[in-house]
Amino acid sequence: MDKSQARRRRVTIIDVARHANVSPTAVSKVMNNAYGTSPSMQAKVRKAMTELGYRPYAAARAMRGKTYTIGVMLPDIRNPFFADILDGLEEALGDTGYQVLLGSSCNGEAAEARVTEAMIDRGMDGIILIAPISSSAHLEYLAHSVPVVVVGRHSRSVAFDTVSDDDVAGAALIVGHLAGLGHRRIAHIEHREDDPVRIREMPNTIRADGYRQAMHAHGLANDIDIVSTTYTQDGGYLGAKQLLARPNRPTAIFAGADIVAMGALEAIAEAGLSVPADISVAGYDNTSFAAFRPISLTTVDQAGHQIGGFTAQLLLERIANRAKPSVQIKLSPSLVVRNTTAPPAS
Amino acid sequence: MDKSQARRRRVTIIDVARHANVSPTAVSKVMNNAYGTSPSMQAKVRKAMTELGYRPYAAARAMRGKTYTIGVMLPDIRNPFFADILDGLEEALGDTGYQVLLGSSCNGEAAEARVTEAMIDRGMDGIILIAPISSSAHLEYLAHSVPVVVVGRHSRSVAFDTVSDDDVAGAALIVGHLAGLGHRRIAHIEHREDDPVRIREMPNTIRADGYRQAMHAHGLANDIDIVSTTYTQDGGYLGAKQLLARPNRPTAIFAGADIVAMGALEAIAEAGLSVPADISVAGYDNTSFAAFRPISLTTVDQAGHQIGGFTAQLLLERIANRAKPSVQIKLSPSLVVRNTTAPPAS
DNA sequence: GATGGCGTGAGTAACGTTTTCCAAAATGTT
DNA sequence: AACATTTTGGAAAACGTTACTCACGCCATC
Repeated sequence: MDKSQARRRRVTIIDVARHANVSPTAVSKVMNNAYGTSPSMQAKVRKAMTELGYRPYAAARAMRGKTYTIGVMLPDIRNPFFADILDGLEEALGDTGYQVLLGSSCNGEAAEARVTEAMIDRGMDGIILIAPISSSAHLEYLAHSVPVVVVGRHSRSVAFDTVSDDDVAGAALIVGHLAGLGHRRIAHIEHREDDPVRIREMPNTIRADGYRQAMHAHGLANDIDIVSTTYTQDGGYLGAKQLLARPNRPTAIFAGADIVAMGALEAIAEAGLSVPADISVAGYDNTSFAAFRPISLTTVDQAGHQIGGFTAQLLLERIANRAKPSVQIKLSPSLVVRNTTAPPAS
Repeated sequence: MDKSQARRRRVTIIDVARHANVSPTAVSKVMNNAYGTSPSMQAKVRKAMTELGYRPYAAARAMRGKTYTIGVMLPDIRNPFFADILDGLEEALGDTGYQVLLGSSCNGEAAEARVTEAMIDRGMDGIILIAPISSSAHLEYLAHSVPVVVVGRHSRSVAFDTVSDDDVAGAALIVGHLAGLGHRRIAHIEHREDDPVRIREMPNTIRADGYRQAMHAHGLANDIDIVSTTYTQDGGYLGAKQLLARPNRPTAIFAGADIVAMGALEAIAEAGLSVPADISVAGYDNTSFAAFRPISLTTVDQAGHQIGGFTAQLLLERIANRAKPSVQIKLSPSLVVRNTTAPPAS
C-alpha cells in the first residue's frame, strides 16, 4: 500500500482533528485526560486516533516541556551489575508511559558530561546517573536543569536524590567472612582515586575505607594491604600480580568488584596457584557470572534490582514535584558465600 | 552564582543573537556553516556563543528535521558481544556530532516495536537495529520512516542496509575444527525459531543450518543432533542437560553463542564431567569472557568492532542520501581455538 | 424571564530552531 | 557614472504540540 512510498508524512494531531471534526486543542485534551472533554468527544477523538494510527510526536512535545523520556547514564556497559539496576528500573516504570534511553561510552569525566548534556539538550524529563565521576558541583548544576537521581554515590544534596548501597557494611561482610575463616593477611584491590571530593563520595573509595575499618575491628590493622588499580578485569589482573609478588603474599584477596575478581583469578591461575586451596578470592556486586558455577565467586549482593526500583520511584516523584525535599536511600548488602573462599592453608 | 537558582532558563539562540547584536538567523547560519556569513560575523557570533555557554536545543532542532541523534536497539544488554559492536560504532562516529542513545529491554516483538517507535517519535536521525526479531514487513515499514541499518540479519531490502557475519562459514569453522580433532557425535544447541520468515533470516537459524551443511560435508549426516532452546545461559544449561541424558551422548557440543556455552559448561560441571577431557564445548561470538583464562572457550570471532564501524558508515551515508542503493555487507568470521576443545576420549 | 455559573469546545500564542525568501550593501563591468 | 552581479544580513514562516483565554449555550436560581 503506501509502504512503498518513498517517505511517508507523519500523522499529526491536526490530521486527527480534521478526521474527527474537532479542534486540535480537543485532541490534545483527550490525549492528556485534561478537564473539559465530554464522553462523546472522547469517543470521537479516540476513534479517529486509532483509525489513523496516530502517535504523538515526542519531539514536538519536547517544545512544550515533556518528552516522556528518561535518560540513564551508564559508565560501562560491560559491567553486568548495571543490567540488574536497569531491570529494576524498567519494571518499576512499567506502563507509566516513560521510555528509557541509555547513554554509555563514559570513560572519563568529559565523556560523561557530553552524554548528560546531550540528554538535557534532548529535553529528557529526568536523568539517572549511575556511579558518576563528575564533581559534586557539576552534579548540582545538572540537577538545576533537570530532575536527577544519582545512584551509587555517597553524597547528599538538596537538589537531587541518591540511592546507594552501604559499602562500608559490604566491605565488613567480606572481611568478617575471611577473618572468620582464619585469614589474617587479607589484601584489597581498589579503584584508584585522586580527587579529594570523589574520595569522600565514590563507592570504590568507601569500600576501601570499609575494608580498613573492618581490618582494624578484627585486630588486623598491621595486615592492611591495598593495591590501587582500576575496577576492570585488567585492573584485577595487574593488582593480583603485584600482590602475588609480595615476599609474604596474602592468603586472601578482597577485590572491589566482581570484574576485578575475575582478573585476579586469571593472574592466580597463571601463577600456578589454585583457588581456594592456595588463596581465597572475594568480589563485590554478585553479578550474574559470579554465580556461574565454574567460577562460583564469593561476593556481596547489592540488590541491583531493588536499587533500580527505588531509583525509578524517586525520579518519578521528583518529576512530579521538583521542589520536594531530597531523599537519600541506603540499602544493606548481603554476603553470598560460594567456592572461592576457604580457610587458609595452615 | 546562578547555580543556586531554582531553575535556570536555557540560553537560546535569541540570547546569543542579542548578545552579539545580530539576528537569530545569523547565529543559526554560523552554527551550521551555512552560506552567507562574513568572517567578522562568524567571530562575533562564536564569541557570544562561548561567552554565554550556548548549546543548541536538540529538541527544537528536531522540529526542523535534525536531532543529531542515532538510536541503537539492543535485544539484550547482558550479551557482551553487543558491547563490541557499540565500541566500533562510537569510534566510527567519532566527532561527527552525532549522539548515540541505546534502547534495550527488548524481550519480544512487542517491546522491540515499542522501542523503535519511541526512537522514531523522538525524531532520531537514524536507527540501528541489532539482531531484530520483527517481521521483514515491519523492518521495511520502519525504514520508510527513518534511515535504518540492520545488523546480524540475513535479509535484503532496497529500503535499508545490512551488516552481518557469514554464519554458515562460522558454523563450518567449528564443525571442521571438531571433526578435525576426531569428533563424530557433534551436537548443536540452537535458539528455537518458529516463524518461517525469521527461519530464513535470523543469524541463529542460519548458524544451525551451517552446522547441518558442515556435518553433511564431513560425512557426519547421521550424527546431526540439535536441541532447540534459547540463546541464554539458561538455554545452554537446559540444552546441555538434554544432550548429556542421551543414551549415546555427544563427544562435543557446538553452542550457538558463548553465553549458551557458559550454561552448557555449568550443566557439564554439575554432571561431574570435565571439559575437554570428557566432552568438548565450543561457543560463538568470542565475547570478552570467552577469553577469560579460567574458562578459555573455543569460539568464533565475529569482529564486532568492525561490524560496528561498517554500520556507522552505512547509516551516515544513508542519512546523507536516503535514496542511495542499499548495501549488504557480510563479514567473514574466524576460529579462535582455546582450551575447551580437544580430541575425544578414545 | 433576566442573571449567574458552569460545562464544553475553539482560537491563539508560544516553545527554539532552520529555511526561504528578500532588501540592502558592496563589488565588478561597461 | 550608470548598471549588473554578488555578497551579506534580516524578517517571517514553519515544524507539532499544549496552555491560556474566551465565547457560546445550557441549566438552575432568584
